[in-house]
Amino acid sequence: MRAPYGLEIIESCLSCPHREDRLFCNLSPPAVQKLAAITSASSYPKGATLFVEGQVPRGVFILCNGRVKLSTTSADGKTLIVRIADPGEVLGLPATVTEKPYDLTAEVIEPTQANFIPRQEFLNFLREHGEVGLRVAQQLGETYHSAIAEMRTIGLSHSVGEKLARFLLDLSAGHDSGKGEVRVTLTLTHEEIAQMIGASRETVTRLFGEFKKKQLLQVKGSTLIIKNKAGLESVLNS
Amino acid sequence: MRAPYGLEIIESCLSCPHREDRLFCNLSPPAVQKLAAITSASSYPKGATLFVEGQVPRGVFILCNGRVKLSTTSADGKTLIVRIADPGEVLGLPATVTEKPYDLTAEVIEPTQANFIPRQEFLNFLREHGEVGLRVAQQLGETYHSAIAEMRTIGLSHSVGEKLARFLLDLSAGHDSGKGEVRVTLTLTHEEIAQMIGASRETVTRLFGEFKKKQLLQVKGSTLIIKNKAGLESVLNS
DNA sequence: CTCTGGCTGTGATGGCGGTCACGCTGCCTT
DNA sequence: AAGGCAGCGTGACCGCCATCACAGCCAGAG
Repeated sequence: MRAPYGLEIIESCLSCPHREDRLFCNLSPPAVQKLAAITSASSYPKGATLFVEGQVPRGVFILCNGRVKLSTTSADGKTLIVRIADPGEVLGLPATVTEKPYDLTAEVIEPTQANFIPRQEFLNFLREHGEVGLRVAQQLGETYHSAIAEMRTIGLSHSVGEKLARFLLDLSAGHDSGKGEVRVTLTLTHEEIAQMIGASRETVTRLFGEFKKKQLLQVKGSTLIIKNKAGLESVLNS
Repeated sequence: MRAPYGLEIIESCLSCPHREDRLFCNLSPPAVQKLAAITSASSYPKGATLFVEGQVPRGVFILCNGRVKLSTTSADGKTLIVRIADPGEVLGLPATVTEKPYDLTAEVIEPTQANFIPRQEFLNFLREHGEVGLRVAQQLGETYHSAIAEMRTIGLSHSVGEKLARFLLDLSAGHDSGKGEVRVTLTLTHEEIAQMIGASRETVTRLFGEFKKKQLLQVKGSTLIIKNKAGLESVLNS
């Protein structure tokens, strides 16, 4: 079976590569079965929105592959990107458990397959399977943690150069190959990066130029190569 | 019994005015009993710290009265206040459930009494009483929500005037008497307000002067009176 | 192929607000 | 009372960066 948008559909959660490390690992067999019964998979093209800020929560989405942009927009049209969600993450959890409107908008930026669980079914499942509550709480804790991290880069770094450097370093954390160079694929536009760090598009462009000139990094297509990590880090303490 | 710091100690959680509306309401009697067994109450003077950013989590604190400042500080000494916690709130929950270091520092700014539950006991309690998991998740959802709200004021409003206006309006939300005037007690210094909205102390002082001159608000001791709410709101769309 | 629209690069300009510097008040300590 | 200290008020300066404006560039659509 061919999936639309040129991606292979993951047929079952049992074969999902993220099954192990995420929300619903190590459940009892009956729980898994119940979960499967209330879960439905769908594919979304680039540009699709899973949910919109202010909507009454319909349920949670579990990302199987692809990437999703989570943002909030002010009355006058300015947008702040809170984070980019990677495969394995659960979206819409805070709104669903509190039964208050989504506080972010989720837009697909890379073709995505996601499992959806409707709100009421999800909450019932939680009530019936107390063991899962703690896992959900942990997931929420992680999400909160990343929100705080984002606040730090936006609120504490004063120069935009600092924010950008911090953003790039955060991005590369984990992908660290150990050697001097770090390679990351960066599918965001300058505009989107600007919206993540609270700056203007032009300033981001200029700073990229500056960093390239200083031999701190290099860009090849959608691949970002950090050539001098220490140098980037020194931008933080200016 | 007289409490230190001139406050009456609340003797039991059963008589706590926040018992109804918070984390552990409507538990089964045995659960309440178990909970009481692992909870210990203490009093803290102004300036005390409940926990510090980066520490291994010791457990959760449930605020009975008083107020606590939650902040994060960067390497170069800049401080960002994430929020001020009011009575009834639970502190240290994200760190405790994820078993990762506290990502904020909690400092008492008004003499406080709080109940403490050690991490391991708390987690065991959660495992034994599945019903509570959902409540914890909801609490975390709320906390996340307020973090997002804070990010909005810091990241989306461009002028500092806008941020301050938004901060004051958020502060007064709920305390709205319905009539033209809104009264709030504001125990924060200009410095602290600056740290909440990501601005400098001097700018906050100047803006307060400006707002007073425009008859938008008035300050009497630690009481803030918003005289023209609509006027303040119009600052948001400049 | 051409055209359109999104993305990137770059210059010029101007203002917001951070920083430094200092004086003032009121409160707590000695 | 005298001193010290934390918080507030205010002036001067000037650098960063948002904004506007426009010019190449590339990809995808027709």
